[in-house]
Amino acid sequence: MPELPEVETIVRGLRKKIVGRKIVGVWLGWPKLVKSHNPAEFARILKGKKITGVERRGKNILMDLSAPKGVELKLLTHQKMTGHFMVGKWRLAGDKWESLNGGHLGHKKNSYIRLMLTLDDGRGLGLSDVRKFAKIILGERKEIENLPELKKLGPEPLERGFTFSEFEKIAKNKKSAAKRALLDQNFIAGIGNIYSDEILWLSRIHPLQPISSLSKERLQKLFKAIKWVLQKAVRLRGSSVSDYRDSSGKPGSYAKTRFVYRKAGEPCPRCGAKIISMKVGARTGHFCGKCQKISA
DNA sequence: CGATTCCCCTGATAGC
DNA sequence: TGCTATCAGGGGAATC
Repeated sequence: MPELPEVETIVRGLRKKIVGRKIVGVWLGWPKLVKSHNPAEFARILKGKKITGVERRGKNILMDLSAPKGVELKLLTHQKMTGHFMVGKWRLAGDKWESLNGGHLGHKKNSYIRLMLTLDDGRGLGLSDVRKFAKIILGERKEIENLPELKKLGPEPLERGFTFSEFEKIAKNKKSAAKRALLDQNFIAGIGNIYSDEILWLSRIHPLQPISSLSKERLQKLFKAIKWVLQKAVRLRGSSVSDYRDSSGKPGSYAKTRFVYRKAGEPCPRCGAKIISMKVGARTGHFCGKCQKISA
């Protein structure tokens, strides 16, 4: 499940591999993936365009496209749960793409490639997505930048401009419980279920603790934990708890040293008490019942 | 306004 | 063995 660190890792990989490349072919195996155009239009527009940049905003990937005399376009991708881009050499075998360099998750054939953009260097940019939750929107630069899914996003937690005073301001006005707030993309962008559990454990905050009730001192701890956990995860190239892989097919290593995520029943790395799992809204949260207590 | 539920999907796993 | 039920989960929309 790509969150900020996984998306950042993919974006950095893509920047090296595909910026400057021209799209020469478009194969769309799951038409519903593209929300903005029908498959024929989508392919017609993309063909011949040059990829001039790749950026991340929250968990979204934005690719800049330009044609010799055309308007500048942007391609927005949200990978949701199981989506990830893979760059490599590919061969179409029937209706399945076969990787010619390494395969994917132990299989040579990747049955889950939903989109393949073939590039002018003979490689291909594939989007693999088991559960078909990913989405793509293509449009003019301004149009994409003004989409509510980007406009409404909260601050980028790893940016220098995201300071404690800004965090304090938004946290004081936030009514919801800590776990819910961290998962809210319009509160802070990029945090998902893995890192919200990890951040709360590190700052010793109970998932249901109302965030606005935290003292300045505890809010500072939380703020530091957000930066620390996300930075560490970016350094370790993300978490591969299930099927996340980077754009070269390599797993991330954060999961090996994680504290609590999906560790119900195991001892807390800090105090040894059993880690508990609990539903928080529609998500499963994991935390230590002993060192993450709700306070008044 | 916030909280909850449904929906989109498929693979893994548990239960029979 | 093989079937079915359940769950996982990002996030937007509809609903309470």
